[in-house]
Amino acid sequence: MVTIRDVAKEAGVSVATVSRVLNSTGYVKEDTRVRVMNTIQKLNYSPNEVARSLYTRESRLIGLLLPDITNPFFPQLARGIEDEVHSHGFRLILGNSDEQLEKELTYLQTFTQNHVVGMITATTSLAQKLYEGLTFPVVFLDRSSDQYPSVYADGFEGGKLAAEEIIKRGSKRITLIKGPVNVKPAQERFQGSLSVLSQSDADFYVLNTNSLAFDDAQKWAKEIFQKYPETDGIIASNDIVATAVLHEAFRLEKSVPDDLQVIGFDDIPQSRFSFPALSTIRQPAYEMGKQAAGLLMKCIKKEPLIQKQVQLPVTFIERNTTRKVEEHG
Amino acid sequence: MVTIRDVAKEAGVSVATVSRVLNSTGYVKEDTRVRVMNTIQKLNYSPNEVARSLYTRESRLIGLLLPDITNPFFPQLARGIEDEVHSHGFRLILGNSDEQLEKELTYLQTFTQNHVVGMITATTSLAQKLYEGLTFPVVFLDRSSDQYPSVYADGFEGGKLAAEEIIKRGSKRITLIKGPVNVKPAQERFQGSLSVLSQSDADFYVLNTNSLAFDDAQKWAKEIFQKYPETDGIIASNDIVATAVLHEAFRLEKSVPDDLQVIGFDDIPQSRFSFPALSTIRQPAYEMGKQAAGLLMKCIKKEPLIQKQVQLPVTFIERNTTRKVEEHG
DNA sequence: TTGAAAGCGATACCAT
DNA sequence: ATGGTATCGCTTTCAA
Repeated sequence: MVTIRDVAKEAGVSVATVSRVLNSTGYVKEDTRVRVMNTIQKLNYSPNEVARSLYTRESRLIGLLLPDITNPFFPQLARGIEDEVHSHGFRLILGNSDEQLEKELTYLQTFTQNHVVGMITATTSLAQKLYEGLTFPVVFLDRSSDQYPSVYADGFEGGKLAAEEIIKRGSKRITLIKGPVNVKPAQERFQGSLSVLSQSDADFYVLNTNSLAFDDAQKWAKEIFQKYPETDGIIASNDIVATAVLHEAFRLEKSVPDDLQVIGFDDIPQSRFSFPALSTIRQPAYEMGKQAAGLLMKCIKKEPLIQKQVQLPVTFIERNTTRKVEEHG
Repeated sequence: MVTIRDVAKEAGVSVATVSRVLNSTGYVKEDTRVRVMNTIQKLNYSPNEVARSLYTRESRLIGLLLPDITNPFFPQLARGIEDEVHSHGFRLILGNSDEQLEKELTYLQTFTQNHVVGMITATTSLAQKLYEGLTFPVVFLDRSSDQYPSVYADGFEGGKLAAEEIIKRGSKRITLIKGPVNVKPAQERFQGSLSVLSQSDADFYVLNTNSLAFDDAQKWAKEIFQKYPETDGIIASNDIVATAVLHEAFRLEKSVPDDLQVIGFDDIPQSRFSFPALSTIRQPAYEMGKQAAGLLMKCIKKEPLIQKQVQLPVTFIERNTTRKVEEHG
């Protein structure tokens, strides 16, 4: 491995000088600068980040803590983050927490031990305290926080939107799937939908669930059509659940969207591939990731944050599980 | 930040002793060991990985280079890798290469500069040379290599399997989608299918394509049904392409699987959610990730590799885009 | 404008 | 069994 010493010797200068040209700090005469640059090239030298990090107490690494990269919502987030931080010269250490406190702790320690300059977490830790002792900035993603900078979509508004759209398109007997009580974004959507439904003249039925997994959702779906067979509109907790509902509807030979409308939440990539293509409330996942990374960049550079909380708008994505709205009544 | 010095002072020993108890090396009297452990607890000390890494020239980080985490095949791989390396105390630096040489280089440099102990790459770099100068072990994933340890699924066998199954289930006029020539796994599958088809009595038509993206695949699908409307079986390059084919088939009101059978490749998670649920050739992505990580662990620990090349079996996943096989002929 | 040298926080060798 | 100290490769005063 070629070190700064080798470069210094070869170029006939001191290591201090090489360091100066590397970091563009202090005074360096132009021709020595050029000479050093040339030997760097010649020796194919690239500075040892670890040594740098030891002295400066900062690496160029950023911690990213996700519940589970395998959940189709998160790769989008991760990619948005990566693109943003990469353009600033930072790299990611990735961890899956599975929403388990223990794993979360493991990664906080890893991040600290490796001198990360900051971290982004999309884990809905119950223990915000964990983050208090940290020596680097933290940005929360996909969840709000008063204390920390955070980026999240407007779940309440999204829930409202789903209810409004399904009503506008003619559903009269609506099923609202509540989603797990401990998943905050799901509850916000639920509350949003509920607020609209309760003020509408539609009948509605609330189904309490405790998971967002496909297999569980298939059971909920069966339950819905048994208990409330006349339902003509279902607002699902997310796109996975919505897809499960669609499957069951097909099995029962319900006609979607004519007899039954379905709206999901998230707009994960595969939702456009479902059949019929799923109408849903879109969270701009990639953009959320980018913005979170952007906030973190500002924290790291100690630039003032114009707003600590960034709430991104959700949008109704009209596909084929909802009917076309009737123009002119 | 509390350092090894603080612990040493507080415990009334030297840093050398603290280091010994940390690493369980050399002799330490039991009671001083206990005393040191206690002060470590008391001061909530955790060793600085960066300093450790500088001296030992090894971190506990592993580089993971993926084409694009946003592609639904890769999160599974990544998760398998993470689970395996995490259990050995290692963490991941994640990079997306987008199959671009420049980004790949960027990450190789990052990995080197950060003293990773090894890396896994699923990028189909044209330049194997890039990896020659590296000071740490490399494992190739989702691609084979003579030189380097590698883990991949048996693409040729998978291709054969797809063709055999679709023929066994009664397709007589088969369309084989070739997939991009520069994507090696896709070509292996293609060759596998081709070898079976060419020896069968089925008619077949080969469609040359240059992408695996959904939007492009929709165009190929249209083309297929125009050029070869009587086709009653389609072997797609992967599940995304298969899904696009399904969509087009629906649009044309073809009955799947009665009039048209479709087989995909990969078994990405959402394939069971398509309608009809997609029959496909499964690559065990999570397992591939785990095995690749396992190989890397062995390289790192300098254990001998029993086999450098691990080829994992593919399996036919029978869902609803293929007909049931007729028993007793 | 440049260089010498003191750290950064660990590990491990060599004494004792 | 324990301690002193050189060392890893870099950054940054302080002097010259």
